[in-house]
Amino acid sequence: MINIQQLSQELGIGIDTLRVWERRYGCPKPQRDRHGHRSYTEEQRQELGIVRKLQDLGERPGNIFALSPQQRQRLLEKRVTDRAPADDDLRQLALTLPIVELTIALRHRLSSSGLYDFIHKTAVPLLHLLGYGWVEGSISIAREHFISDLIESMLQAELRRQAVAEEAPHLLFLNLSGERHRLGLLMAAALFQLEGCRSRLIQEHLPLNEVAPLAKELAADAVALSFSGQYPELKAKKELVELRRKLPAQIKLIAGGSALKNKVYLPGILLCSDLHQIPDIRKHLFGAAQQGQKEQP
Amino acid sequence: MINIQQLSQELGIGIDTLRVWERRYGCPKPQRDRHGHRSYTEEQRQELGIVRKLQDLGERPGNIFALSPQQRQRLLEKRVTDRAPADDDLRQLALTLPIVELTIALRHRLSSSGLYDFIHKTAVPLLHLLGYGWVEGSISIAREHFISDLIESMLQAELRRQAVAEEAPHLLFLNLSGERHRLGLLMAAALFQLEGCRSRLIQEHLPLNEVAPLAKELAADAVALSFSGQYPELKAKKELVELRRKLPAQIKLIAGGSALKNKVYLPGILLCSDLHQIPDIRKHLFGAAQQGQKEQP
DNA sequence: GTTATATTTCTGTCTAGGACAAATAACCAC
DNA sequence: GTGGTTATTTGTCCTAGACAGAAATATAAC
Repeated sequence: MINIQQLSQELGIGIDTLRVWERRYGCPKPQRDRHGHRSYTEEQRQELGIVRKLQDLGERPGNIFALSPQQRQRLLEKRVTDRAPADDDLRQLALTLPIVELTIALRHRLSSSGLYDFIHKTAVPLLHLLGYGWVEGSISIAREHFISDLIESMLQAELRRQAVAEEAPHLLFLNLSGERHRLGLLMAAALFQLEGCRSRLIQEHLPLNEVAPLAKELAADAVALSFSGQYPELKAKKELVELRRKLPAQIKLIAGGSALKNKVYLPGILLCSDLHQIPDIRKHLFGAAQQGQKEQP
Repeated sequence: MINIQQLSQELGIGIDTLRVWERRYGCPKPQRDRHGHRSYTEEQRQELGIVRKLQDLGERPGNIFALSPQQRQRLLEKRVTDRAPADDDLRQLALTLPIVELTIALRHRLSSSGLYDFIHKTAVPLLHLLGYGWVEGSISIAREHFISDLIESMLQAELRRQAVAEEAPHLLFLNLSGERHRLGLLMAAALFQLEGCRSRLIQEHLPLNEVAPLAKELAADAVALSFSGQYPELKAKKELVELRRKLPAQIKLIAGGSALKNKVYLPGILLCSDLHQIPDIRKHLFGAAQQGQKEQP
């Protein structure tokens, strides 16, 4: 039994939105407490979690609520298995392995396969499985958060551990999409650093018009922004164009995130719709300079 | 010119609250755009920033809005200088030093004075100066965020760098106060680790009833929670008592944060109202075991 | 004087239902 | 297919009132 505010926070859906959904689709139909305030059950929370995930995958509310809860569940399972080919090993890791062993297994994977493969073959599919995957109902919130926190801290440690050459290009990574989706940016930063750049990541949310002065003061060679799927596409474009205008020409601008899936062309802005493009982007921007970077013992 | 949502996010004040303040105190009196929507100026943003900070320091809205903007500003300056004795060196660091040099200066302080002194003599007063200190109007948001981000990453690196003995007590640090105030918990974690504990920090927001199972699964020896000043005191107490009930007796419970400033006594719960108490708490909980911990090269 | 309990004031968050811009889909011409 | 219009969907804002829970103050008891 939770109130509307808690529900809103846990799901990342606005309070107004929850109320208007109830009005329009009749769907999150909460009980009322003795003061007439909405009171949601754990079951409703889970149901809305599925709705939220379908929405993230591009489905629209009108269509989602036209389905029954069972249909929604099936649809989500289908979408997830379509996108993240079910590696059974990873599946077991995500869903059932005790977290102490899971920690060890992840560290092992990182050290045996290297950062590049770790990101592409472990972190990305694992997070995908987590984000959309506890449809099966068996993962606790604590487990979900613990695992993403773990991956985040592993990546940050790697980012710090790698030494880069003094004269390497200096990239500034910024997150504009609220607090969520920090991991996408972090992975991009790690991959760029692997390509011989110096990545500097700022987690806190910055107003757009403070970005250009900061980049100048830091003498960055490029600024990289990430827009989550939630971010309205047009807004993202406008902001990018404006930032490009404010930024000196010698500072490059890189944009990524699922909000920019359509391969629109914006002058002077490099789109990175897939982490796999990073090596090419790096070459395109800074030429084929020193690729290998030393690692500290 | 920003809308109410942006203002709410940047200040950490709810939309409803902003509207009700306008209704009651007539104070954030925004212009309206052509649709009748509220539109705030940069100046108003700054003014409300001061209000917010006074509130954090314990002042109540009714009293704050009874003052003129100038009086508010003066009051805040007084409160800040009272609390953080103005170290001119640090002041210059926070307010005027170019951030590149600032980074170097901070790293230098850390390596020369050690983690303990760095936290107590640099990080705490610096953050205080930042959090309440850009009253002087001269610090940009970007600078504020950059510096706290920098300190956070330095502390996290230290946390990871320090090796602790296998058999050291295992502490689990959790943040219940939303996304802000991560730094207080991080500093506590670092200080406990310095006292020979193994600190594990989880940044993401967890529902209270998931805490006990997680602590059990991780075989933690203690759980440490932080409640920010915003957190209602009674709620914090209730939640602590409930958590204590759910947690096995052998897992200790430590609570900190400015929400618990009144030294109430709760059975089975250790209050840590000041970072300086940490060495004592550690001794009290786990005896005077191996104090020194090795550092990795 | 201190501690406990009741009363009052203050403050944030909830409610309803309407409005409407921005985002997206559907359509149509080229 | 590509570009531009129209229709629909969807999230966020609006007003203004209600009221619970927190904090401050007053009152009583030791």
